[in-house]
Amino acid sequence: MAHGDDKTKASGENQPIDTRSRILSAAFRLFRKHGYHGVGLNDILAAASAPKGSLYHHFPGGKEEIGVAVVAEITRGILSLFGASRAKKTSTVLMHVGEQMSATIERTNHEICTLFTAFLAERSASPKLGEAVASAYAEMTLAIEARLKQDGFAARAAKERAATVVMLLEGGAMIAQAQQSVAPFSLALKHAASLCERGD
Amino acid sequence: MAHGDDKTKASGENQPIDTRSRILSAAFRLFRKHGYHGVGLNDILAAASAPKGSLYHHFPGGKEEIGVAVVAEITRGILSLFGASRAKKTSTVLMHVGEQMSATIERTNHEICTLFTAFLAERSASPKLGEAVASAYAEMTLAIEARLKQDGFAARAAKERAATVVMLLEGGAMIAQAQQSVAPFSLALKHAASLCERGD
DNA sequence: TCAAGAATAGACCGACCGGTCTAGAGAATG
DNA sequence: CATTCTCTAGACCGGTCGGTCTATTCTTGA
Repeated sequence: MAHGDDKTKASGENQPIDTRSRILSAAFRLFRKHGYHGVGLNDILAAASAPKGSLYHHFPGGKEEIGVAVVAEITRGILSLFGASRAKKTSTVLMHVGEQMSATIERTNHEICTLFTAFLAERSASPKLGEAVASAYAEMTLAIEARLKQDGFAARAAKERAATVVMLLEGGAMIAQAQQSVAPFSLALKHAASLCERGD
Repeated sequence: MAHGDDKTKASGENQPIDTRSRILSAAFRLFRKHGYHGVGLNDILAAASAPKGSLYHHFPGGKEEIGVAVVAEITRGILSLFGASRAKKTSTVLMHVGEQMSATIERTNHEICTLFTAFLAERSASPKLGEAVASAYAEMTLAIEARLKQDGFAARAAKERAATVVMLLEGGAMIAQAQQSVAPFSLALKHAASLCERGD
């Protein structure tokens, strides 16, 4: 800790991205595609063009810590989408978030939402991972719930509808991946958005 | 093929279950809990009290064939639930199916629906598994869709609602597993059942 | 009783797993 | 320049993976 904590990006922050970030985004891509156990550290390292030493330097907790970090980053991204544009109606924001997800689904050849669910399966072997996913779901639900209350929904209705929306999105992404088509996700999204309208 | 095909259960079909069945149900339990990669052949073998030779005798295709067989069996079970009692309304049958699933979710300490989704993640490495899950979803959706049409829904509405129901159930089971509670699944089930009522 | 196939049994294999460890390159401090 | 610390680099490890292979036992029909 000789120098400050803005460190690493000291000399040139344009192209040669931080090794840590490279590892993280490589892990994200691979986990999304093959699940947790389906990806080896060597796969991540190869994709990130980094040696094993760097990995354990940046993530002393190893694979598990990488997984948790990936979940945290995804969650942060989604929450920021929901946090922005407070003025608009929730259903509008939801459609916007959904379109982003749809685009990702198509761009990644319908391989996207295995990540959370795959991590959930690790809960018994690696509690931290499972809990990271569980709290990610919880945070997202709470964010939607808060918006719905703000839109005028009663407390109970807001809670239930928020939960249903998350389930629909999750289930929709799953079926979309199975059918190799965004259509199911779009359907789920439409239904979810209508749930966020007053008077159903 | 010297003797007929009812074979194996020849001498006593009460307690000492067929080795193949033992392997299958052990695999089911373990896959459900730990996902596909999370379970080793040795785990399955130990749980089934069977040697490796038996496994490759009954499942020459190895782990992948076991996975496909498990998916097929689950699908068969669910479809038979939907097939039975054609007289009743779809929403009634759905509630019944859902209650069975709820019971399983509670009995297994909220570890149930990772199976399909975990297998889906194997699609790139093992297409057969992914396709088995994909067609399982498709079959279930078709079964519900057929019932809804029979209940008087228009073709398009039946198709969309059936798809939404499957998504809700899948998403609900996922969140239930994450929150370690059946409540989310029950909520999804309620919502799904109401989707199967005429006039929403 | 005996031959033949089904089924069981488990030693064994190379590949790969996640993780550890030592060594060196590079930048910042005195 | 020497020191110190961050970060990179990759050889290496024991363990486990899915899968193969060679017996041996059980069952069955002639």
